[in-house]
Amino acid sequence: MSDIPMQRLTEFAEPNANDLALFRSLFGPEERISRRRDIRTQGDPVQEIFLLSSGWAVSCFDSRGGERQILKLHTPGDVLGAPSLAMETAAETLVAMTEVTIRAMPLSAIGRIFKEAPSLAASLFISAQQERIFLMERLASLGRMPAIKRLAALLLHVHDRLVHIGRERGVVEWPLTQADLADILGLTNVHVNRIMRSLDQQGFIKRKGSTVILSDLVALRRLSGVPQRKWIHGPDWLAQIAL
Amino acid sequence: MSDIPMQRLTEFAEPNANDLALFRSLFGPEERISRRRDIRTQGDPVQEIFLLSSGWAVSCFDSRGGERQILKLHTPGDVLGAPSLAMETAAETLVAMTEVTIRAMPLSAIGRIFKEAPSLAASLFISAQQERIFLMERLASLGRMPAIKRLAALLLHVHDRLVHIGRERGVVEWPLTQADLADILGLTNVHVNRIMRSLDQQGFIKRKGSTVILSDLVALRRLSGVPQRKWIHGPDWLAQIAL
DNA sequence: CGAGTGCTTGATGGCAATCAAACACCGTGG
DNA sequence: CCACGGTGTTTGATTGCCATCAAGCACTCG
Repeated sequence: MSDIPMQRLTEFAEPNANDLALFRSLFGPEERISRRRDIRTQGDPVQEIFLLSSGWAVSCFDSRGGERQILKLHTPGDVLGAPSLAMETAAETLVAMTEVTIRAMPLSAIGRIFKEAPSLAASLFISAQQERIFLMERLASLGRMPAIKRLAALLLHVHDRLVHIGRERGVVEWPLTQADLADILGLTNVHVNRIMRSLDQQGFIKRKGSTVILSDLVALRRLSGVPQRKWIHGPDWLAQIAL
Repeated sequence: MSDIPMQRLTEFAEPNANDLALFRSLFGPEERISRRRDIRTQGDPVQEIFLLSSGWAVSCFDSRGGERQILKLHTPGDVLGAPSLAMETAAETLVAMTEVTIRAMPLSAIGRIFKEAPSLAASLFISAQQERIFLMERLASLGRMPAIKRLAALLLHVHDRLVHIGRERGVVEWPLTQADLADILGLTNVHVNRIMRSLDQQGFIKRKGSTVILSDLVALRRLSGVPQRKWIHGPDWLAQIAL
């Protein structure tokens, strides 16, 4: 049984040992789900949220036409399915983009956290606000940016999240197809291909098989137009809860 | 001193009298801010969140070029500025689009809510998840939808929120210019104009001065591609917190 | 009355979609 | 061993939605 990734929880504050132990105890056993399988489908009853232990997944809306609009790309350590806590049946479909392992946390556990571990609850709350900022960045990206900037912004976002969970800086092992990328960026696979080659030829990135090397992080960040953000850590109002 | 709008808080559960009283007591006095004025500017230190008592406002990112990408349109009862709780300095600029009245809640008050009123805290948490779904809807809209569907989806979203706070069904008093709308939809004012006239001519809406009448809500909703959502109210896991 | 703001309409151009087809890679099976 | 289908990448030709540029119109206000 592998460890439970806690980066999401420790990003904004250092939880005490009791809270950490409680949090760990609330997750179910590790489940393995294979590529392209739904973890949870839009319309399913909301009975739990998920922690992505390994692999990549996405959240998407299914439209009547059968197409899927990808809303968020999830990497290890992410919490999946939380937005649907506001609904009776799931608003989004969660799909494994690689083979993934997940752990489920039942709704009753969330209630316990708010009741028994207010500091933990506040961390989850802040994490939800951070997710809103990520969505806002994607929105600004899709709203006004040309394709090449959208791609740059997405590559950087994923890169930064992977660095945050301890992966090597400047290198991203990229398991998605160009068609997947297109769904995320609101483009076509054909155009993603052209843009990706363009980024490559201009020296922003290099590709070797499924590995993407971000050769010039500074230039790429300037191109993307997205600032590097400084998240809070241990703010007074959160520390005060524990007293 | 006018009343504090509580729709955001009572949408997902009925708070008890104590919690309600606590919540009310944590807001500062009513402040009036005139049209086109910043309520808080990107980069400002995050010292509070705001409750929009009356008027319309937006959240936006300022980009280096000086342009602003609008991320969220806020109507009375909305909480403003919460995403920046994850940051030391505000990620988004809050702008009054009409004359507005707001009340501020300091960060320390949020700490008190998590410590002393876990049910309230959970309601705020669910509200944040709901906001994520709203953002996801906008993202799906900008990603793949043609302009006319984007406009339909936005009109309906705002309409539904206004109905939720007790406004008349089918009629929206619309204080934004077409250029504002364009910023929200990721279009130009010119194109918004054409699309709006097209919606009018096709019988989806009628315009009288600054009033928009949604003459055929069903057809408009079908056009928009966005389902009407059923939000939770009083889920077990939330009720359990109060016990 | 002139300036400012917002709405409307027309002409032109560009970014990305669409359509179409090759090419590379890989596991399978004849 | 190579033929084969399946998946993913690459390239070219054409089309279309929406941006851009430009200008006229309506209304308000000092």
